[in-house]
Amino acid sequence: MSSTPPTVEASPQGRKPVISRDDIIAAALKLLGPNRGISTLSLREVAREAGIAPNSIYRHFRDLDELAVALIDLAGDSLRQIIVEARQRATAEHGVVQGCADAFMERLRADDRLLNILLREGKVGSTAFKDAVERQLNFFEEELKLDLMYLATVKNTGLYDPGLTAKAITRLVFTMGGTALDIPKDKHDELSKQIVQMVRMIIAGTQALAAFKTKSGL
Amino acid sequence: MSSTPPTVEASPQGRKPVISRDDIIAAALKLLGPNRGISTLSLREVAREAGIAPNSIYRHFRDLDELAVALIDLAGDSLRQIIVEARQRATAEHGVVQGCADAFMERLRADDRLLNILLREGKVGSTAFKDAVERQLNFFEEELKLDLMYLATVKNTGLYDPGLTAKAITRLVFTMGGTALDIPKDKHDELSKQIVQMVRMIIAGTQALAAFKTKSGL
DNA sequence: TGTACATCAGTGAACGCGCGTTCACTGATGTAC
DNA sequence: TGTACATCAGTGAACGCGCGTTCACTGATGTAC
Repeated sequence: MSSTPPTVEASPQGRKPVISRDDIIAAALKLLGPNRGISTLSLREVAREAGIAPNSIYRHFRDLDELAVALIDLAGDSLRQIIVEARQRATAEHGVVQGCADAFMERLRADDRLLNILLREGKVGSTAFKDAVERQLNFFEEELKLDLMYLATVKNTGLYDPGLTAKAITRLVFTMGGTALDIPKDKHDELSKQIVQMVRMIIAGTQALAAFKTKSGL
Repeated sequence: MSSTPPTVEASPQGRKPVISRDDIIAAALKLLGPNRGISTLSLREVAREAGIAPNSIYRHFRDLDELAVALIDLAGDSLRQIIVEARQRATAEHGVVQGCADAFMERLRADDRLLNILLREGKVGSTAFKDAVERQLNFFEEELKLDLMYLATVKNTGLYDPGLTAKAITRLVFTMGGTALDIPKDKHDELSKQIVQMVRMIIAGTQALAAFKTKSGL
């Protein structure tokens, strides 16, 4: 899961590496963009970008699939960072909703290549890629669900189906965030506001449905 | 926009075509699947599937991009069909929500290759592809918005932001529907129920927010 | 310290492959008379 | 009806290209003594 490569080995004999695993990953990241997914990368292209001979990549990765896994893991780390940031912001005056959306948009700006990987490979990658992305999203949903439940307890509001609510928010934010990669940056603020409103709708809806369920249940 | 090819020309002189434009499109569709996007299709591969020589494709399409556009247009037609079906179902006892979700899932089952194109190319295609998909989705959202507004008038419930509500529903249903392509069919029913619940949340939320706005506005 | 040696990161050349595209062609069809 | 001709869908061969992968290699480094 972690992106830390096993660079330090038992007996580092032989020639010293002039290029590291991370250098190759960085080169691959530079090539990715809104219109390029992992599967469009060629070994020779990555090598060219990294400034090494094509077959030198084999010294660091068994094949391009292994490089892809490393990229997805890295993207997963970036995604996890969002919820950490969101929590830190939520302690301030803004609610968790605003905090989460802000954290997401900021990550998107800073780490766009990494989130782009998740957005893209979640829909079009190999089955293995999709599964990896799905796992990262499920992790995120679980965290968000706990936060939502905590919030509902504190504010004494109902929560219709915490898991489903978390899933709806995650998927919607993720999808809408994906469109941010394709629009000019000066429209990001507007998009951000839209996302916040959408999440508010879902929260208000889950509370309304919970209240309705309680009422009819009694 | 239409997928009808100009097969009937002014003076159809010369040898009769043994293969049609639609045959080639059908061959391309056969090659697409959950793990294959339009951009992964090769001209030779499509030709092989269609049973013709590679360069024969040039008789029907300027290049593969033109074939891709035809595929996307076809997918757009399929998407539009959803809202038509949803409306027909909505007149019966089920609400428009259930109707829309049902129509979507049914389309997904019947036309999975076509919806797959929209789901995939919306995220990973060229800018032109993404724009084409975005246009289809916007069209869908506009229709849904009108339906929502009509519904709100009839039931005399509020509607916080019809456009945004329609967008949230569309994007969420679309994204969740996309995951259906990757899971076994016996789980489709469960997914369908989840989607319906999510949409209900959004609707309940938009009504709750509208009520709140009215109250605080007075 | 010096020397012989093992390790191994990176290299350059070569391979076979599928690709998009081109070219001149073939031969079935419709038209003109 | 018959014949000569124009049209043009589909073809087979060939091209140059970038690809992944292999191979034997080079030479810098660390280790053993």
